Amino acid sequence: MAGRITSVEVARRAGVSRSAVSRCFTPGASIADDTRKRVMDAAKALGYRPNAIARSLIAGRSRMIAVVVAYLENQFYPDLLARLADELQARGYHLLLFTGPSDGNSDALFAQILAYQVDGIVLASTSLSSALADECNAAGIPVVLINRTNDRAGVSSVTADNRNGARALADFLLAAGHRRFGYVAGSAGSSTNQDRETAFRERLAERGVTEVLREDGLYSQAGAAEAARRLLGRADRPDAVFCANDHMAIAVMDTARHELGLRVPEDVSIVGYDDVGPARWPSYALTSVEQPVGTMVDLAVAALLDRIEGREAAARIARVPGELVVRASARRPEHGVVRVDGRDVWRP
Amino acid sequence: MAGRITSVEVARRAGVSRSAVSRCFTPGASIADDTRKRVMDAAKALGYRPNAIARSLIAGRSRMIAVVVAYLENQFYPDLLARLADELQARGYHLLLFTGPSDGNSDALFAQILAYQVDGIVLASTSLSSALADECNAAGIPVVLINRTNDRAGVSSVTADNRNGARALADFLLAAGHRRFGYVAGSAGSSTNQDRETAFRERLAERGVTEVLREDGLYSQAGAAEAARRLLGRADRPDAVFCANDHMAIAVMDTARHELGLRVPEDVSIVGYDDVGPARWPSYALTSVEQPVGTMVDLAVAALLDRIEGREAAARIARVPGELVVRASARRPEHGVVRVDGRDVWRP
DNA sequence: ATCCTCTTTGCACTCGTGTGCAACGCAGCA
DNA sequence: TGCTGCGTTGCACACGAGTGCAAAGAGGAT
Repeated sequence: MAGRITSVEVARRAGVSRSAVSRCFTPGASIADDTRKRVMDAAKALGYRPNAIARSLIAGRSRMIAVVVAYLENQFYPDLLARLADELQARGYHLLLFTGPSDGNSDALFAQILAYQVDGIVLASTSLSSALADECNAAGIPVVLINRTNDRAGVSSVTADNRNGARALADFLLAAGHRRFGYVAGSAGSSTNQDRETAFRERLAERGVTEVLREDGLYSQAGAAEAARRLLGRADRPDAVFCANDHMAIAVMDTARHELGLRVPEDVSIVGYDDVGPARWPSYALTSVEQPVGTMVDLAVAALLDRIEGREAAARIARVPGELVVRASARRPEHGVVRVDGRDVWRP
Repeated sequence: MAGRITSVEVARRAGVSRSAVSRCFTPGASIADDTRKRVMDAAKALGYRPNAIARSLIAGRSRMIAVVVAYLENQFYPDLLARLADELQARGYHLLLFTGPSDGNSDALFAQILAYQVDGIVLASTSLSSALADECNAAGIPVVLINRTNDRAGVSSVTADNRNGARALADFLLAAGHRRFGYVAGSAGSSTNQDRETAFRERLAERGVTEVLREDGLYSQAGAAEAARRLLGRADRPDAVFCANDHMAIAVMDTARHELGLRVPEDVSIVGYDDVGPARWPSYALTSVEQPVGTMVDLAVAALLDRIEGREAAARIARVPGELVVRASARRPEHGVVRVDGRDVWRP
């Protein structure tokens, strides 16, 4: 407000037409060097900035990407968000943030996203990923899911290689001599949770262990603490627990130690998934399969921008491998752990 | 793309003019009931959504708020961000996220923010808060700082009542019998850090303690761990350490316990500020002054929207009090701790 | 039946910028 | 000198919606 400067003022001051001003700010447009200089001088003197809103309107592209997240208390998501913002900013895009609706009403959210004419959408693990992804895809806006997949055609996704990660954890725990297993699950609808659980069970079954006790943690710490009480409070409690993510694993460890009086890993081994910051804190020293945030973001952004900018029309499904990082929250097998780049990792 | 539906199509299908369509989506506009119904039916049938970009252009207001954050690994900020997003969404605004530039170049950031014609700006603890705030304010865009203040006129801010919180911590530690104090500082330029440190020292001095050992933690966990090594490694180490925030306090606790072999709180009491999620985890049980995120966000949003929507032109400076929450990371005074709403708090 | 009032509607202009098209100027060449 | 061609420039239209103004219509009072 208060006298915004438009290209008209700049044009007048530089003694050229408004078109010339526009061309100065359009890469690749035809403009003489000295004209450009005159315009740029006038623009600087007046403090002119092209209006991105007007530009979006005419260009039909807003250079904004909608990002929908939930669970921001799980440190994996802030990390993801920070890298996403950096990466998009570096490529000249901007991040419109939406939080997953607590009221489960995706329609209002969808309407807002569409109204802003975003060029693409990143969905990071909200309970309504699938529905939203389908709607947006149907509306012709490129979508990429992070940390979720979706069977529908046309929707890109980037996840960790959850199946192989969970298999590695199974092997790791078996190698340490464990035989009684527990699993603390995330939300049942989450494909990531399903992949991790199924592969973990399958691998154990392949090696002769068919029973795995299961409790729901629902991706929350309160839920995980409850699960830990049920799982570890029983007489025939498991001696190894795989939690669907680190966020829950931390709550499970705290409950085991401070509430149930168990020693970790002497009484029970606990492993997680994600390798988030707190997993590295010495109080937890959580053994966990890393989910490489940087790589995942790079792939997601590439998949999205390749479609937006017309380089590739097809949806892309990426699965990113991660190391099993060995720390002190689980019994350590005698063989198979090697030191790489300052970390102990499982390489059987 | 692919045949976006505009108000023209809706108007044609409903057999009215484009103006009528516009008025249907403008609250308070004059429109007959049955016309509205015909238009709404047509809009629904075609899947029409008003284009927020075009609307912003003509209205001169984008209903977008730029939010600049850094330090997303400190859980306080994800919490803040989540509430901010919810609150803004609920009021019909949208959040354009920017991460503080690592290259210290605020000009590029400033240009991008201005280009998008945001209606307001929230600056949450970036190193360049002051410069950016002044520029935006000069450009006529309402600004509110969270967790920082700025002496300049015209800039609103919301902080905790850092001075009183720090004084309470001083009293609390003195009451527990401590006499040798250490302080792990945040970034020197941060007003929050200055307020906390100054008030802590002043209160101790009032009560006869003039020496406080000081180390820089720079708001990072690596920096705090280094500070802890220097501070607690010396022979005459302090027996009580106040860390400028919880994020650093956690690193200091871990370093003390797992690296230096100290017992907390028997050998050293550690207190922080913010009362973030991890402070409540039993492994830390950090005594800390809460920074009430919900209240702070509410005040910040109110201050911003009151200016944007013209209800109030003046900048507003808010200081929010918070409880000193007593847990197990610091020695507990014999008197003064009471139980309120399921928490132990310091009420001398 | 006439006049007045109030509601509803459409016309036309506006927001700030991108861009196709045609005109212009200048240089090079025959 | 006259023609061709290329690089520059301005005109005018477009993007999609909000809104003041005046005309049209409905309804009531006289």
